[in-house]
Amino acid sequence: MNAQFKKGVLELIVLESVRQRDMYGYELVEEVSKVVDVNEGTIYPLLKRLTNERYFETYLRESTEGPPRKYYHLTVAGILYRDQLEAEWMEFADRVGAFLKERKER
Amino acid sequence: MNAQFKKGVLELIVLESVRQRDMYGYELVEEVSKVVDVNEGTIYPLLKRLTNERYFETYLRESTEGPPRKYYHLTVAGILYRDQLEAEWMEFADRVGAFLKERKER
DNA sequence: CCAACTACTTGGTATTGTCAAGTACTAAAA
DNA sequence: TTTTAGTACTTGACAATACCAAGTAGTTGG
Repeated sequence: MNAQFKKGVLELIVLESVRQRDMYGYELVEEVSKVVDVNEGTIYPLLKRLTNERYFETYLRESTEGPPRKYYHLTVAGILYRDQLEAEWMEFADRVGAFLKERKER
Repeated sequence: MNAQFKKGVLELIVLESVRQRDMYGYELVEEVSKVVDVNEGTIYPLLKRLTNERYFETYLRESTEGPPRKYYHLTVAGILYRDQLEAEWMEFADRVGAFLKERKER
């Protein structure tokens, strides 16, 4: 999979995933992987960055299957940012799609 | 416009633009700008890279409106690469679009 | 007790786009 | 004639983000 296409989009996929319910890192790696190929070394730093930017709040919860899990919860700022990012993505993808389609029709 | 979204996609837009007819750099900046915001400092290095990778061949032609223009012509390898890149983009954009749509329907 | 799975961290690297500045040529306006 | 605007390309320093590899550590089952 083209690594460059993912730039910025992984952020949106992560934000959108957490929107519906709080999730922990490892779980997110698997969730995001259903949509696009991704590995831990990408997701964890991304979560840290989004937390530093106050789009996520975190809390620890013990697990019966391994070490405690760090859960990510979307803040109000996070919700707004997600909405904005989604709108930007839609517009971008539409523009590129329209360009390619228009070219094809000739 | 989100700068990250463009990664990899500008390459496709440039290749697709030149597919139909040979174009020179300055012209490409304007052509690509119709689809997504972009500036010279992005396009010229990209053209150089794609030329180094043998996806473009170039030739100079004089202009009545300024200095000579360097025209870019798509090679056979360039055509194949463009096709591949387009297929990858379509697949990627579809996957992301489907993910967002599916989430929205809940 | 060791392998497998879960869970997270970190450091180095690669790719690609941005910004800013510079060079240089032509044509038209002042 | 000098200046300005438009055309055309180049370069170097920088920023953002994804990848890879390796490491730490807890839990469970053979």
